[in-house]
Amino acid sequence: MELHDNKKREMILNSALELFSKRPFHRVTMEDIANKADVAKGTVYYHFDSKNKLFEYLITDGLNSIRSRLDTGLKGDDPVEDLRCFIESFLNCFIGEQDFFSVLQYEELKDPGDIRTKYRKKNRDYCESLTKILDDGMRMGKFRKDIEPNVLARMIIGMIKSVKNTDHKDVSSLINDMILNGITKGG
Amino acid sequence: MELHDNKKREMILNSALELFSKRPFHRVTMEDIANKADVAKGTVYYHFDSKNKLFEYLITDGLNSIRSRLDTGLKGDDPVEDLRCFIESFLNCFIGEQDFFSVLQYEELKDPGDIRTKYRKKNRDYCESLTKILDDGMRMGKFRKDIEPNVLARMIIGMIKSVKNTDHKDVSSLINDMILNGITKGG
DNA sequence: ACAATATGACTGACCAGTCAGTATAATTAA
DNA sequence: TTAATTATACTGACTGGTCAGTCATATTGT
Repeated sequence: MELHDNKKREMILNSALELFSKRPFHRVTMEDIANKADVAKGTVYYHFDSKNKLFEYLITDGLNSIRSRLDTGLKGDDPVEDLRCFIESFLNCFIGEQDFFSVLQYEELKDPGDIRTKYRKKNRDYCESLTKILDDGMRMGKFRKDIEPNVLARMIIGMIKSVKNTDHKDVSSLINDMILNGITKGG
Repeated sequence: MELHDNKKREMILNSALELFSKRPFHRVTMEDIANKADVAKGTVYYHFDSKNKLFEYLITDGLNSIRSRLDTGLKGDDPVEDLRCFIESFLNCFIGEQDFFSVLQYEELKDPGDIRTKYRKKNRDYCESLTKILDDGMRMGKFRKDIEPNVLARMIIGMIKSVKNTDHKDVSSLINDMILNGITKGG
C-alpha cells in the first residue's frame, strides 16, 4: 500500500550510472545527476543518503547481477568447457554493460580511505570463479601448470576487457581459441 | 647552492607522481603535493602553471621515456623475435614504472573536455608499435590472421598489464610462450 | 488528515589559483 | 672591495568559485 512506482529512483540510478561512466567520481556533481534524472537535488538525497552511498549502490547492485550471470552455466566437471562458457558469459556482460564496467574501472583504481577498499574483494569475485576453473584444469592436466591460476585468471580478464569495437562474428570463440592455442595456429 | 639546481622541482614531480598514482586527480590537492615535496604551495605554482599542466608534464615525460625504451631492440625483419623483444621491454617498463602506469590508467579513462583527450593518441603509441609487429607477422604467415592486428595488440597489452606480483623467474618468456602457444601446451 | 514524496535556496568546507612580499644569488657600479 | 641593482627562487595568507549535504516548505497519494 505504501509507495511506489520508484520511477524517479530508477531515473536517478540510470542517470548516475551514465554520468559516472563518462567522468570520474569527483567530476560528477549531485546536481548533474539530479538534472539528468529530471528531479530536484533534494530528491536524490531523499532516495540516497550520500553521493558515496549512491555510488556504492550502483557498484554492489551491478556486481551482484553480473556475478549471477557469470555463474550460470558452469558445470564444474569440465574445465575446458567451463572456461569456454565463462569467457562467453563474461564477454556478453562486458559488452552489454559497458557503462557499468567503465564505472567499475574507476572503482578498481587504488583509493584507500574511502568506500572503494571495501569492494575490492567482491570486485575480484569473478576472478576467483575463473581461478577455480583454471586450477581444476591444471590439476586435471588440461592446462599448463607453469603459472599461478589466479595470475592467469587476471590476465585472461585483462585480455577480454581490452577488446573493443571488433565486428568479428563470434569474438567469444575466437578469444577462447586464442587462449587455448595461442596466436601461431588457427585462423 | 640554491640557484639552478632543480632539487625542488624534482621533488615536486616525484611527490606528484606518487600521489597521483595512489589517488585520482581530483583527490590530490596542490597542497598535498607541496607538503610531500616539503615546499610551499606557491613553489609548485612557480614551477608549473597549473595542476593540469603539472599532470600533463608527468604524462608526456613518462610516455616519451617509455616509448624510447620500447623501440630499442626491434629489428623489423623477424616478427616472432620482435614480439618477444617487445613483450620483454614492455614488462620491464610496466614493472619498473608502476606509479607511472597507475597514473596512466587514470589518464586512459574517459574524461572528455580536458587535457586527457589530447593524450589518447600518444597514449596508444606503444599499441601501434605492437600492431605493426603483429601485422607483419600475419602477412608473413607467422601469426593467425583471423583477428585485427590492432585488436590483438590491445589484448596483449591488456594481458600484460594485468600481471601482478608474480615471482616466476622469467615472466616475460612465460607470457611470450602463452601468447604464441596458448595455455593447453607448455609448462 | 496524514504520511510519503519532492523541492531548491542555503550553508560551510574545501581547494585551485593569486599575489604581495622575502630571501638568496648573480651582475654591475663605485 | 663593497655597495647597489637586478634576476631568480620561494613563501603562505588570501580570494573566488564549487559542491556535498541540509532544511523549511510544498505537493501528492490514500
